[in-house]
Amino acid sequence: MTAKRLFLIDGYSTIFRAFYAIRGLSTSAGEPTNAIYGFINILRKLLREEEPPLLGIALDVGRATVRTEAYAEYKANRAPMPEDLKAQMPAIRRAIEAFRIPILELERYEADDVLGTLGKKAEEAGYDVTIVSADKDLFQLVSDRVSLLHTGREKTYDPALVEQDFGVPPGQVVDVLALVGDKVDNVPGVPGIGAKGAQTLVKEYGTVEALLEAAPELKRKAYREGLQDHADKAMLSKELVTIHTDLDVPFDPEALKMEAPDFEALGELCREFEFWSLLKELESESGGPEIEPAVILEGVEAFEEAVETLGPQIAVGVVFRRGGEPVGFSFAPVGAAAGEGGEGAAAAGRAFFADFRRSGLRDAVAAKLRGWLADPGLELIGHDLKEVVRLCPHGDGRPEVAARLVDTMLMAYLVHSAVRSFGLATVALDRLFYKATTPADAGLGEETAALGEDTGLGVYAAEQAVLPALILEALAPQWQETPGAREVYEQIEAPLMPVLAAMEEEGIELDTGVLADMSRGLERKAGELADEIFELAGESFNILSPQQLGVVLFEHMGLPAPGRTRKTKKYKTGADVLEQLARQGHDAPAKVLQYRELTKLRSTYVDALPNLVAADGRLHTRYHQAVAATGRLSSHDPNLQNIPIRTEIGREVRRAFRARDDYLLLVADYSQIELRVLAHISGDATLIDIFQHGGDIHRSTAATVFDIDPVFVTDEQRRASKTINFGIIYGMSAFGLARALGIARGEAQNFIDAYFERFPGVRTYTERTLAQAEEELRVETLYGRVRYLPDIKSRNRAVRENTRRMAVNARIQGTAADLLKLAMIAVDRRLQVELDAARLLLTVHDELVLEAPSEAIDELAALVREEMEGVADLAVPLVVDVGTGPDWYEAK
DNA sequence: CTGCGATCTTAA
DNA sequence: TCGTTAAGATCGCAGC
Repeated sequence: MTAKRLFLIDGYSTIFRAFYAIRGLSTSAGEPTNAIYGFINILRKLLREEEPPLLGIALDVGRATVRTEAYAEYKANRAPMPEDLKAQMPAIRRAIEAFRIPILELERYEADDVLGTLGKKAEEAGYDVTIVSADKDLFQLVSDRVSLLHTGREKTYDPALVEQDFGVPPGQVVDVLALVGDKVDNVPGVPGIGAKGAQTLVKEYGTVEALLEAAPELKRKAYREGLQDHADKAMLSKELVTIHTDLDVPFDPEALKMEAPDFEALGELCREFEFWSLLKELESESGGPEIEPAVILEGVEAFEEAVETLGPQIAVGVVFRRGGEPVGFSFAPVGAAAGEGGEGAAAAGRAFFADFRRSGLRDAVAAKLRGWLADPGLELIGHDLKEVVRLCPHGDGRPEVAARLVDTMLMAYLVHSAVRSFGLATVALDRLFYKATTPADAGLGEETAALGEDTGLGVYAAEQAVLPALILEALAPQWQETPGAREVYEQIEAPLMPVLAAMEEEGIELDTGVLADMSRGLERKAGELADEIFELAGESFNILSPQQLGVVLFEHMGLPAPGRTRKTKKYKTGADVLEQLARQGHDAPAKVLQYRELTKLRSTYVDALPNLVAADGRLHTRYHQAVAATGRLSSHDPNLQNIPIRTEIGREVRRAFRARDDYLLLVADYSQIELRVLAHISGDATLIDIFQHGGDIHRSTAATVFDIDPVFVTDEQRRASKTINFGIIYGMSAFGLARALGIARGEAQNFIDAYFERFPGVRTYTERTLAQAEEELRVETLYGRVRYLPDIKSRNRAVRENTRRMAVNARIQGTAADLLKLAMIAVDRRLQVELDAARLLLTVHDELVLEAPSEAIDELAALVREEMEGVADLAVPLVVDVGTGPDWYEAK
């Protein structure tokens, strides 16, 4: 193997091969990806196995070439590129660019000519050339120093192998091709001469010219006459199939030097086209930025010295141990203060790590952070800054936040592409192609490694601060292009963050005694129910195992089985199924339902909640600001957004959520917020009118749809209207409505038709939303929050329909989420100024829970109502219901 | 023993 | 195929 090697890829031949070699690969949305995937794989294989020092890929520019100039019919009846392949071409070009392979093309010439010319020039310059193609026409280019790599056959052709496979040496390939012709390319050839004959003739006479001269003497009539009558065609054919090797294309080895691929762009492609396994492989190959381990600060003095080196931009991060307790704080200078920066880490300088296990550092960090947060001249850059804010003990009074908070987790969330989680490791991989240290490698696994133990903690700690700074840079272009996301960040998410931090810190009191009593009662009742169920079944089994339950109910007891589950074909035992059976008079399913309710209450709430009570006797749920696709918040550890309310027994759990002594809880919830948002966004005059007049919205809807006076609306009509009102928000179909109401499908359709006739604006809203989604592949809330919906055009109907429902719902649900978040910010602001004793505790999608000293509760009620109702000026009034009481049960 | 998908239930 | 958004418990299986 010589050092001077050049590889030239015949682009279209390789792409076609990839397209036909892999069939049926597509994204979940149904977009074909087989050629993209196959092509990338061929490139990767070539790069891996050959490690070409010089590489170029030749592509055709357009249809008009010197060959069409000479012969208009050339390639005239070649079938157009298959639609499925055509659709993949832009992505394939992107892949080539991502691999940083130079594209070689020249107007008026075909890729073959470019390959031929460069091959020849490189050969003359002393290079060994390998042409990568599956096209037999290129055999003519093979020489001592030019070989042809046939990717499909895994063969490299030298002159001897060409002669063996093609029948003639490379120098005579054009003559054979000229005689045979090519139907696909419309190369006429000589009628009467086929592949075998051409081979024999060329072997004997050498060239087409020599053969034409000798034609009159040929014995075989077909050959003789064919050649005599079609000499012109033979010559033209030879011209057409001869690859030009004398084009004005410079051979510039410098320009063809292979560089490392652009892993970021490749990763983007992999995510876009769902090549997850490829993404994983690339991830392990890509270098990514080098991050130096953090300087471990030995004590407060070192910490203070490190702080001195910082400028106005500081990257920050928290290191947690497995249980969720912070074990340290990382920070690094950013921008000018970072100096030249390390190699590959221009955005941030060397990081420092303050380990809280070293004396004094926990307090020193808290105090310093409090100062930083209050400094309007500072910019703090981090991933999930809420956790940084929470490092300041709120017991000493809430930290004032005047610094600019740049949270890359929220930013990534607001411009989110296909990824669905936004933790630091995921976003770093996604945006930087950096594989972050795992907590386990950092000694933060099951057991936290001892102080000073040699683990990956130094790098891990550095990552917490440095990665956000790098991510910020990587996000910048997309951030600039997404004004809606910027606006939502500035107006909603960033100001909300310290509010949420304070709510998490504050927590809510939990009366574990109430739950302990409940637990005993539930345990007794559940035990009784279990006995009754076993009695009915004539055997005992695990009632909570859907699998066992299915067998007992539908096999042993012979109840009618309504169907099997989708994935595993087990019996369905969901609540709807059991309810149906219970209605038919079966006792066992009814008891199973009760049993499930009681055990669910115990395991998820009554017994679980007390375990999560902190030392202060309160539950501190954590809010996640970057999870829900619509912009809602989510709550976990524990989730306080799904505390039971619908059944009386479940609702009792709420008695355990109590105000402090001498305080009262206040619950304020938006009435029908999503329908009001629908009224506003759709601008439907009738719906707006109903809300402006107040009263029972579902009754009014029914009165409108059935064209009767509200007092005559039956319960049945009201129920149907309520279902359709929510159905609209969730994008329900006639089928779904029919099932929900237990009516015929045609009847449901009539009902929907009547609804849309009375509320034409709602129909227009749906249509416009879908049109926008199809046009832009995204929808926006009233405040510019974006949800991307690339699957809206999926060829898979189920996927497409589901995405359409998401589109219709996301604007409404998302706008409602925006409104509540804005209201939280507004309420919080006023409380700090006017009612410092009151606290925001919980938020549940359309509801806020607060507490205040009993004597201030009326003032709080007025303040909260005012801020929530006045948060936006919509076409309909926003109405807030307020309740107060010593606990959540009483207040709601 | 741990991790993970499937199933089921809770809320708005 | 058929109604959105979440968190979390349990079962039961696969893999260590």
